Amino acid sequence: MGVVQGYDKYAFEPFAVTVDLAVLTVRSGALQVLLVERGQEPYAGRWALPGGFVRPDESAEDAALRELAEETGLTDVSGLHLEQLGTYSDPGRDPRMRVVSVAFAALLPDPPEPQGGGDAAQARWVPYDSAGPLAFDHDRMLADAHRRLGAELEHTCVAAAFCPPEFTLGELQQVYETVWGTTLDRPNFRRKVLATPDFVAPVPGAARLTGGRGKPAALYRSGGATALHPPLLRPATEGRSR
Amino acid sequence: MGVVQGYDKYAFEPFAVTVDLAVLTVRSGALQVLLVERGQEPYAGRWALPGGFVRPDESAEDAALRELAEETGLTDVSGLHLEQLGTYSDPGRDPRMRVVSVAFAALLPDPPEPQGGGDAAQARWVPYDSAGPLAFDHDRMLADAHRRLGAELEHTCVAAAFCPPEFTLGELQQVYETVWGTTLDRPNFRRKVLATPDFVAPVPGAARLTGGRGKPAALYRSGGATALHPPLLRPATEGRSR
DNA sequence: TCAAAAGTGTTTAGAATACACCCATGG
DNA sequence: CCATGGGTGTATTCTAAACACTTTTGA
Repeated sequence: MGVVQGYDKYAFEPFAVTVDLAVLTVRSGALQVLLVERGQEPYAGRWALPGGFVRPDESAEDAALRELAEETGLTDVSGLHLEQLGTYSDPGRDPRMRVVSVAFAALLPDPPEPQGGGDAAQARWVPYDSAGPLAFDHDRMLADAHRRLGAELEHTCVAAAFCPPEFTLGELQQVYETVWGTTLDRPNFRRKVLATPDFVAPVPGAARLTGGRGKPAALYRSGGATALHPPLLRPATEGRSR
Repeated sequence: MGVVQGYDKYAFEPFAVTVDLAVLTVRSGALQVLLVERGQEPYAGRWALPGGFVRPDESAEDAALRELAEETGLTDVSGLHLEQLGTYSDPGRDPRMRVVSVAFAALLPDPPEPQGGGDAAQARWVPYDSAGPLAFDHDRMLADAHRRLGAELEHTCVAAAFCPPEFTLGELQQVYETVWGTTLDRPNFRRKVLATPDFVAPVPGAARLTGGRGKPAALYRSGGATALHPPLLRPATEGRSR
């Protein structure tokens, strides 16, 4: 109910509330995650997701944006995709006290090199597959972020949030292939994307060479659509029903 | 990062952490939600989602299950679908102090009449459309629960969680129609459900009259599948891309 | 015998798939 | 002129949608 009996703020065992961010990007064809190395106990020297305390005057979303700016130097939030993943609240998840953490997933198009600041010894982009084991329950958070992201690619247009402002359809396709770990048929992918209104919008006349070789590819911008209907389903695998 | 500088638990402005539950059910063809009437200020006399404090030794999920049992008398959790919706953390969402609330969506198949207990003046099932305006930011939570639920029906098998242990395909279809606010073609719905492995399992020989009239319908149980692949998409409406 | 609800069949349109093929560019 | 990546066309297969029809029950 959100009811506090009485008004004594200190009547209860205090909870600390933090945010943790699974900041993901696609670089050189690989899914990468932003990690920081912890400088203090517990888990000193272990890698962890960036994050920090929610301040008394800000929401969890505000705190996540602030921490993101602090840890990555990213202050230009245009085109950034930030999304609440879930809240992790196991009583024993921090050995010192009761810490409830709101996890966020963030997607960056063209990430800056991070500088380790604050209580982090260093910060680095790490390939998703070689990340971990991480401090606290951050392995679970990261896995949840990946699973959620993969599902969202199917029925939203977030993939464009992984791409620079102007991108080729090949780059967009690589996002799908990287996150899903599959390959897609290029002609069909192309048709599907172009047939979805406002998924992408062509940049007239513009073209760019991608691999140094080959025909220059037309450039597109994000078209503003968020929903992808009908969805773009990943190829069925054994683990799923049907 | 989840790092506490030092170990003074009282060094920070304390946060209270609560859970709130959007408990939904389908009764007599209408989507209903469990509400409680608040007995105290603020919002005394207003309706709100049930919920309460997370205790020091339990996770938010544990707290949600406990509150659900306390408010509805539901202790048999078999077949219950409980799912974290998100965390609501606006600094001003509770006028007295900083309260961060983890919202859950819960689905009940055949709900008992609730008894108002604890600090609630009374508890009642209320049709979804006539719920609100609610206390705090509970209108938003409820709307988010509805939206999330509608989306989940498309690619999961949660609809069975709305139905009693043995149900007819007509009842299952009514869940979809009620939550989506649409009508579906019965033959096509039937084919789709039966073609999905382990969505439902027939109860051999059993049948039941539904509307007092008509041919008795065969009974099914939930088949254990969680994913629905390919999805069962709701009819496209104007508001969506494509 | 009629209304109501379950269940079956069939036709058609659309979407996804799997290819084969052509185009432009750098080496 | 070949390798590389972009872009187009098309036949096939699968799915979804629409709707006519039969079956079984209570009144």
